[in-house]
Amino acid sequence: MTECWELLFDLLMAERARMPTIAAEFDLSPTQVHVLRLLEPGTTVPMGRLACGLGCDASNITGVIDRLEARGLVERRAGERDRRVKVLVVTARGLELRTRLLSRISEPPEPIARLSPADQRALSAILRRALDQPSSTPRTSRIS
Amino acid sequence: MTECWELLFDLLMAERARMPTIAAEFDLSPTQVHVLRLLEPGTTVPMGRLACGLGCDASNITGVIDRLEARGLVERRAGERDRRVKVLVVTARGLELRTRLLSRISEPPEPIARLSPADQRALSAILRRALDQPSSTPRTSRIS
DNA sequence: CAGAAATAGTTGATGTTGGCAACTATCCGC
DNA sequence: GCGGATAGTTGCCAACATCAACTATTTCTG
Repeated sequence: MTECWELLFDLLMAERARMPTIAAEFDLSPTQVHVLRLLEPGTTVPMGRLACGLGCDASNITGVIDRLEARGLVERRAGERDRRVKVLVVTARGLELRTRLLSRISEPPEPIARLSPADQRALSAILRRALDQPSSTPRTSRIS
Repeated sequence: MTECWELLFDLLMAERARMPTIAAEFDLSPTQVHVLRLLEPGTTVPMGRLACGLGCDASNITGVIDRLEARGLVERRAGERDRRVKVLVVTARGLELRTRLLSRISEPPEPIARLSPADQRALSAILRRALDQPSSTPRTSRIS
């Protein structure tokens, strides 16, 4: 039964343009949005973990953070225990933007918003079951 | 009730690395995969419609198609009614690859595959309701 | 019908992201 | 301490993304 995945995939593709659009509203790239999303306030994230979370090579992160840092949204700090690592924290400005960003992202797109309340509840319940269970193979990252 | 969209978004993000990985298996870029997916066999698609489907500027398509054509997966033909447009068709080679590609893509990822058959059925039903209804605002594209 | 306006696709410039290999600085185990 | 692993950076190059300008064609309008 691959049907439900195919439907999900269709939904995904139909909403594919959403992220770049939202990112552009905040003058960010999609990758930068993803980074900000992963940088939960009050926590510090080493760059390597970010690379895992984004599923891309560590060398890309450097440039992405460079640009975010240049805009004063993020800060690099030396790791305490290990001076090789550099941990990231959101600045006050970054946090403010992040908050607006996340609230914008969480607006459900039309196909979902249109569902009946009952369907929405059922969908939430199913997705929670899909996501909550620990994976058998350790996932690429478990942020935070 | 934005919760179910947030869950869906989490699932989406968790599977974000899937497409680039699959694309790489076929020596394609994610964008090229998307293009091949939109080129249903037996139909011809003008390049402009592809730009809509990908949600990007028309000028990008030129290069993407250039590379696909160079590999003999796709062919440009002059439009019949309007000689400005160039329509695309998959070649025999492209069709063969497309078939393998789509079957690979349709393998459900772990979180979905793990759902109980009942949940899968319920999910399919809900998603069908979400997708089937015609949109109130004309969508960016209506492929085919 | 002729000329203006619109449209499809391409090209060129520029910036961001993607991977890979090489490099530096630091840590860990023996 | 010395050798091997590890975190991040840098350089190189390919792919995509946008935008503006250009060509060829169509379509609208006077």
